[in-house]
Amino acid sequence: MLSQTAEYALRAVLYLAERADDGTVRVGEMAQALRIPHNYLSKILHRLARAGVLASTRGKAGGFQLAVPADRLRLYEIVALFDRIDERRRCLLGRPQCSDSTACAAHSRWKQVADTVASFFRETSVADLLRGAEVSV
Amino acid sequence: MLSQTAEYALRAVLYLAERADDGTVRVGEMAQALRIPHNYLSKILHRLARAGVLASTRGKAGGFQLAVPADRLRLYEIVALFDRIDERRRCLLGRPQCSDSTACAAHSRWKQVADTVASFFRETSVADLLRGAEVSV
DNA sequence: TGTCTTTATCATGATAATATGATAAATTGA
DNA sequence: TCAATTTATCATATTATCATGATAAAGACA
Repeated sequence: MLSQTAEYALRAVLYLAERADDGTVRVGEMAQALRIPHNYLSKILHRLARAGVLASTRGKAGGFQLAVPADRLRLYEIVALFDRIDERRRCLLGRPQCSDSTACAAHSRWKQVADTVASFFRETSVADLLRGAEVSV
Repeated sequence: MLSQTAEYALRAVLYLAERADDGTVRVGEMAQALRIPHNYLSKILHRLARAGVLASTRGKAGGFQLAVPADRLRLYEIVALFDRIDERRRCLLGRPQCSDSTACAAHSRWKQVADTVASFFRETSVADLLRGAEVSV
């Protein structure tokens, strides 16, 4: 559903959100804890930082931390950096033009499904997921 | 959402379903009409035929046709040959073990979304899509 | 039989996603 | 200043997806 890269990004952000006030976290720690290749994760975190989702500091005691409160950070802001979420919302049959007025065979039925997926990413916050975890555990 | 290959397969089956009683259709015609690379489509159709979705005949007047009535052919049977639909239904965070009892942070919320997607493919038939087209055009 | 048309299959290439390894740049603190 | 630690970045390898080109095998029919 998500690319490997987007999934890694989401897991990394979630990891940071869980230990929100512990200061910065090193790539090495996260890579080990989440079992994500170190340099690969490094680039993902860097990209999240450039997008303003994370803040990074170099040198000793450096690392990454959330730059946005978890309750104001939507999954969309994380995932859309790596996957074309809006594209998949479009035509199931890949038509360049497909809308309510120029519908493909699947349009009306698919639209409802695609909107459900899109709403999930747009409306769910990182904090929502943390709460989800508490409830389920 | 779907891989290019699965999307091609779906479009090809839909094309055949639209002209259900016209006998067999050649790869060349479909490739041209659907703008899919000829040899690539050829392999996709062959795979659909091996799976029993299509029937193929060689030689002059050969080609492909549906092997199953459109109203008994679910999109899942087509798409699952090329994409791992069930896998994506699973954990958003990629956990090998993630269920109601061993839930990841996203589980309860994601489950509803994933079930919506899975139900679409499992319950929608090719005939449903053809009807959808009629209504919208 | 022999030729034409078609699917079936093999071999290869192109591109993007995923990942690894090495080095540069910044920061801290002795 | 200098060494240690960390992110930032570059170069390259690996793998899967998407696609092309050529040939083999099967069937129809004059």
